[in-house]
Amino acid sequence: LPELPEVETIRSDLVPLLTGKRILSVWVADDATRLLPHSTPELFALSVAGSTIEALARRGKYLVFTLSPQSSVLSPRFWIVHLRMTGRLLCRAASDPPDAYVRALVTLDDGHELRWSDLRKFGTWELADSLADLERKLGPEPLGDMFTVEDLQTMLLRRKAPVKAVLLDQKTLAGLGNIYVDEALYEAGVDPRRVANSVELAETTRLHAAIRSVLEQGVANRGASFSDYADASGAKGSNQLYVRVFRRTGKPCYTCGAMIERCKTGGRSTHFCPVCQK
DNA sequence: CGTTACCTGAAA
DNA sequence: TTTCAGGTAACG
Repeated sequence: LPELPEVETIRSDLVPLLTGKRILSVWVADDATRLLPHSTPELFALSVAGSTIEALARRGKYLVFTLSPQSSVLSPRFWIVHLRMTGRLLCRAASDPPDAYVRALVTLDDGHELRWSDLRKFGTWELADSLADLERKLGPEPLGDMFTVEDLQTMLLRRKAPVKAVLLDQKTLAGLGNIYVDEALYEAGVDPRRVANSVELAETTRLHAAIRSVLEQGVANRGASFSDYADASGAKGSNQLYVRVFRRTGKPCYTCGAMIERCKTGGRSTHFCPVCQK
């Protein structure tokens, strides 16, 4: 569900609610089998209880909580959250009505709690003393100054997979997923099935601008809620109303009127205009 | 490099 | 009953 714009919406909503708050306790359900791949509910709770949330950042599709240092030996600086397909981080008053599929709970010192809801149980929570491991698996931030046309061209020239598959690879760029890749390729007029190293500089230039613009639009519209995505208060985004190709199979292209087609590329459902995208 | 597995529920 | 879902890691 969540790609860069969705995760960024959650982050920016949570910052004023969580910064400076202390974690009192953590509960993890027995059936949250994959949530803590490198820990146990007991160890995790012991490690973060008593910490203060100093900051909340986003890196690609990851949320990164900076925790205050503790006197205890167990004192990781970072709590790294990935929502995968159906994860939600909901900030609620403890007295608010229950939410569906809540599999973990973080109690805060101001009467609020962070509820972790995850229908499909793919999401992960990890603790780390440094962000080096995270950085190793991620490319640049597509909305940052470090991401240039030249970077993108270099990354595309190195690969012979379909350009869509390369853009989905988080080592190429951190934060693009199936919605925004389809949207960016449409806006740039590039066929998603093209071999990446056949994309020419003029096309890469358009693609670079398109990636930024579709992500910025996504953030401005508070993310796309095609099915499961909800922000930290449980509300849906609106960007699903503004997409040009994603899940518009059989509908007319807004530019040329041709029918939007769907195919499989890089193992993912792919939407494109057969006329506008070359 | 492409395919599969991980889960659950909705839709075809 | 089968297929599909916005993600990623582990396969071959």
